[in-house]
Amino acid sequence: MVQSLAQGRSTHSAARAEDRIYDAIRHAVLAQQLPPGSRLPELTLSEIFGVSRSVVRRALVRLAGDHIILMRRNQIAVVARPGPEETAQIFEARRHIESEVIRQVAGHLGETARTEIAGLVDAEHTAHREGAHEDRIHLSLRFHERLADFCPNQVLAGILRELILRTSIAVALYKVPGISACYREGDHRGITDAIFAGDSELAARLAREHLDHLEQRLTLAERDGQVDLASILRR
Amino acid sequence: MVQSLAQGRSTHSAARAEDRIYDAIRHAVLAQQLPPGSRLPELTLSEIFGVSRSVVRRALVRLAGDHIILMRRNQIAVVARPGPEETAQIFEARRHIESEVIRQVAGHLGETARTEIAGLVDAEHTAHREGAHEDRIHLSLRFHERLADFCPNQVLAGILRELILRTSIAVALYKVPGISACYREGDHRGITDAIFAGDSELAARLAREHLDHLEQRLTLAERDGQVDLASILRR
DNA sequence: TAGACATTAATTGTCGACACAACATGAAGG
DNA sequence: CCTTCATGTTGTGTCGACAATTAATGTCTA
Repeated sequence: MVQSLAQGRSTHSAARAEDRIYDAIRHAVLAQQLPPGSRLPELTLSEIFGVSRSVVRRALVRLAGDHIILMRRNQIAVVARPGPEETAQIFEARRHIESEVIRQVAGHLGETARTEIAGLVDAEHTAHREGAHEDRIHLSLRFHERLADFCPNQVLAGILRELILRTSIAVALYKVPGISACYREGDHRGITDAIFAGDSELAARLAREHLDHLEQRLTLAERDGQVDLASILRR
Repeated sequence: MVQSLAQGRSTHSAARAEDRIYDAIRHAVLAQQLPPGSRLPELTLSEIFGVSRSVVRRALVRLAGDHIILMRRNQIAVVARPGPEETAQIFEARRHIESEVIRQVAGHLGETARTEIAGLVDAEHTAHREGAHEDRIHLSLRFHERLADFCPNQVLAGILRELILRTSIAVALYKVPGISACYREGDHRGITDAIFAGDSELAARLAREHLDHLEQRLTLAERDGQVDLASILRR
């Protein structure tokens, strides 16, 4: 409930520098622009964002706490690379928590919320038909995150947000190169309909199956890539 | 402060300094020695542990990520003080996750694990009968944490560990002053028996009721206390 | 006495410097 | 050709210093 990140206007905007770094990396990972294993040197980041390493470090420590990056002693931080077993556990945990979140959302949804969710689903569908792969992924993530926002239990919602991120990392790692293999047309629509109809059990079950399907579409082939940090994180 | 002659500290012993601080505060919060609202000034901590503020800061950022402490801009970090609503959400989340963890544990428990768990339950029972309140709390927490350790899904277990901590903070805040009001004699034993018998559904249900009972024993009276950091954290 | 206000102390925010460890490179030897 | 070792480079670990901000203190007035 107390989700407000309301930051006062204090020190110029340096107050937000840490959050800028945190959000930029988070966003880049979500958008699958920073593949698992990507290196994140403190000095490079401090130059990109124009602050000292102290600020970068703080953002990195937070990201490490979220299991988004891995910080090992005396080594460069890297984007997390969950193994097959951990990936399975992440999916299972997300199924268990998201189904409950959706069960709770099924009741508490106002009119404005409904139209927003329905709009997201429509937009995603359109993006898919037009082949806008990037947009579709973004809208899909937005769909799940907004549902979390509307959950009355924001503690559960916070846990779900973290798991959505970790799931994204796993998908980025193990998805088949083919573009939108991990998308099933009516899933989000079906979940939404069940939520609107107030059928919480059906909605929860559909969410479970939705995630099941996504997990089954993954393969376990490994691969890594190098990226240009500045071009991705700069904005 | 007078410890400044420690020139010969090698880097890898200092490496654990951060973990020492993190664990010490974590432990002190769990043991309810650091009441919610306690202030944690960086300089004070750095003097207590004989390191610079950089190391302290890192530990504090991690703790803030775990929702154990609250760090607001330009203000002293304080131990979290969840309000009534957040407390209810924490309990609900924990019920939902711990029941699943216990459901999973019910199958995968080797002989050594069983004896250890049973030993913990017995020791807790003894501590209760002898009025060793501190020991009982410690053993009770140990019981829940060890169950998490034995869960095959360690992602879920990690989430549960965080919720156990947050629950402890809430209990420290809202428990009635009377000593062991939040203890029901046979609860842990019953859960253990169900787990050993392989009855995962029963075990999960008992865990839920166990937490329900604990939550209902809380009152919402507010209070705060000042403590001497050095005497608690020093070891 | 109670409240408003100016002043002082305490605390966090940020930075740059230096020491140490890990990594990359290349030479020497088998 | 491959392995091994020395060496330089890169990057992190920690610290202390200074600036900016908040909290605390004391003073004055009604």
